[in-house]
Amino acid sequence: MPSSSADLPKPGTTPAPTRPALAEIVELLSSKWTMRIIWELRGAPLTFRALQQACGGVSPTVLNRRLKRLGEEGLVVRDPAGGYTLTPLAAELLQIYQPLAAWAQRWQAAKGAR
Amino acid sequence: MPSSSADLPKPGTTPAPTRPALAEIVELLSSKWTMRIIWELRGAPLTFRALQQACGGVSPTVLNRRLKRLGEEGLVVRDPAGGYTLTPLAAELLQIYQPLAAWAQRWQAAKGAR
DNA sequence: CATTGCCGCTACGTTTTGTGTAGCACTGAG
DNA sequence: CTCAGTGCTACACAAAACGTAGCGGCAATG
Repeated sequence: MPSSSADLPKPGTTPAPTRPALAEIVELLSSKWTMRIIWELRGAPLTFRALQQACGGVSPTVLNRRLKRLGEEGLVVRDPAGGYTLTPLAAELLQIYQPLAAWAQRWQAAKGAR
Repeated sequence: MPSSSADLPKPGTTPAPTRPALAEIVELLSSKWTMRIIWELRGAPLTFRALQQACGGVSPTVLNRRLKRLGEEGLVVRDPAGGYTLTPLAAELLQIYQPLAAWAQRWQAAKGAR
């Protein structure tokens, strides 16, 4: 038996404890550019404009909105030396995305095989 | 020394191999409701309407659009017994989100402590 | 055979979100 | 002073999502 979806919460009953936090982060990551911004800030702080370029010219309107939100959520802070940088918590989040990258490879391979 | 953001690709150089697949899945997951739909489909298939309700009354327009896309991407298929269900690949993706759920808890705790 | 009920959708007008370009106020260097 | 770089903000436009209404199909029921 394939062990997929084992010991995950039951679908019908929306299990209160783990959901709200997960729901909130999913909502946060579901707004455009959010994950990309975190991704581009890996390793070194970037200035507003540098970050904008790194994100392929995202509009400053949205960039600013995202940075505000990420700041409120404790994921991004102003760097003392100028620019923006990730908090340790955000860096952890980035680590989580490594398995996702591996999965993405398999996914793309599966797409090619269709 | 904190090991955050260790052995991740360098920021400036956008490392070609792993990026495109990751970029595509991030884009896919960055459209509203996508992850929620996958989440609600965990465990058991749901009908269009049931899924719509499970997602808190998302508009059928968007739901249909997402289901089409998820179908094309090989993550969701029609269930022989009616309704929609996840492919094994999508179930794996769901597994990846378990660390994310754990992270979300720590994140919320950190928010409370601010 | 008509009614009822559920199925997967589609149409359409409104609202929300993101885009793209321009430019402002501030600061430090020359 | 000028000049370049900083972090933004304004505004008009386009795209995406919302919410409600309802259509055609199909199976069970009276």
